[in-house]
Amino acid sequence: MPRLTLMTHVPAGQTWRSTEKAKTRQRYLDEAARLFASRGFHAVSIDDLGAAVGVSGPALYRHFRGKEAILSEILVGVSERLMAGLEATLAERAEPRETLLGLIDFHVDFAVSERDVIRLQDRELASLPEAQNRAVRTLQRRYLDGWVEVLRALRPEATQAELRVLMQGVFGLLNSTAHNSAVAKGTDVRRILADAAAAVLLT
Amino acid sequence: MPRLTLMTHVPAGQTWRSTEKAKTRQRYLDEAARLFASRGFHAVSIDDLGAAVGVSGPALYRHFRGKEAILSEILVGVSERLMAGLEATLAERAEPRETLLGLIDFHVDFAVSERDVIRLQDRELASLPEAQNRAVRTLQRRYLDGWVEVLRALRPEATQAELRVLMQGVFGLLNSTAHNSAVAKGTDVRRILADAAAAVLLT
DNA sequence: CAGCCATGTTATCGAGCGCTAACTGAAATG
DNA sequence: CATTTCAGTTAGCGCTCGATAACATGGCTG
Repeated sequence: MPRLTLMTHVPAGQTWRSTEKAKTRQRYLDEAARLFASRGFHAVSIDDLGAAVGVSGPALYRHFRGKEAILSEILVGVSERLMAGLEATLAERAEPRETLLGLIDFHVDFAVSERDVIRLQDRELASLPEAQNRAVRTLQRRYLDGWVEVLRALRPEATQAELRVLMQGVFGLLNSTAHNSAVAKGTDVRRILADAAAAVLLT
Repeated sequence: MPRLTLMTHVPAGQTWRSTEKAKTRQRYLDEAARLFASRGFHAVSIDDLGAAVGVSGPALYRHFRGKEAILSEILVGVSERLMAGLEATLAERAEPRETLLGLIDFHVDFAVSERDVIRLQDRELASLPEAQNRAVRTLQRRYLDGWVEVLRALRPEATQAELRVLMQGVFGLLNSTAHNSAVAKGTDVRRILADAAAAVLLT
């Protein structure tokens, strides 16, 4: 998209073209998440991606090493942001019950506001090559174990394996919003899911 | 696989070949569920399917109209079996709380013993053509609404939309077992998930 | 402002896919 | 026992895909 006027403000240290490129790159990531989530990774072609972004086909290779690299960046990105949320909540050093409520709020907010990437995280893991697959799984496991560690304080009698199964279940509950396509507006999905998760973990 | 001896007992009204064919067909369905669940529908070729069954490639077309027809049969099949379980439980005409506990037990048994097909049901829905996609979604919705109807008696103040969101969440919880790859043996996954679901629905 | 460089374009390649065609051999049939 | 049926085989067609090559054009740089 060529520039038509010279009125655009260019941030210090960055050229107009570099900011345009960054925008295009981000649009690739957003559109890819949307398309991958609705059709599946293998059912989306690079021509589809280009069309969604507004360029055509192979322009992708000016921004990513390949189609797989986009998926990889999406999945690693969401895992890292979840980890960041976990650590931010843990850093508040509240008591276990409060911490869990904080984690639930954070996760349900994330799941509701970014349904596509949440859905991709477990659905398209197998589409990644071995190396990045392991990286994502490691991050996911660290995230889960962070929750388990908090939960441990409330259920000292449960084994680590039992708590992991329970937490995996709670994630399934919280992430379920990624599956319901249309919900009658006015329905407070966040509250319903957060209350249900709290009922499982805090009773 | 040609017959080597004549000692095989052939059930009345069926030829030896027809029973062999039925067995092969079932192996296709089983192996396809396993492969589709682990790699994704589009990442499994008909040669892969043939190799898993013990025949090669295009032999598939002696049993199914195509690769898609296998996925379709799997997904419609699981939805119908879930519906059958729902109706069997409802037919006992117990009170709401008992009915819900029965539904939870049925569903968690199903999810634990048939992880692959459960996983496929929401992961590969988009891989079906429009017609069968609609058929599966309709069955899934009837299943969900069956639960909702029972739950309604216990929560008369909640709206239909709220109960649907809640139930979708509980299914996410119960189906989460399809995602944990390895669980320390001796861990009673069924009980953990069933208790958690009961905590959500019956408190 | 002249030369460079980056972000696009279109054309094309090689590989793998689902599926069909033509054929084979053993079971089923009467 | 002669004939038909049918679950399997291999060869190959047509198509789509991801990726690359060669080229175009307009912003960036000295």
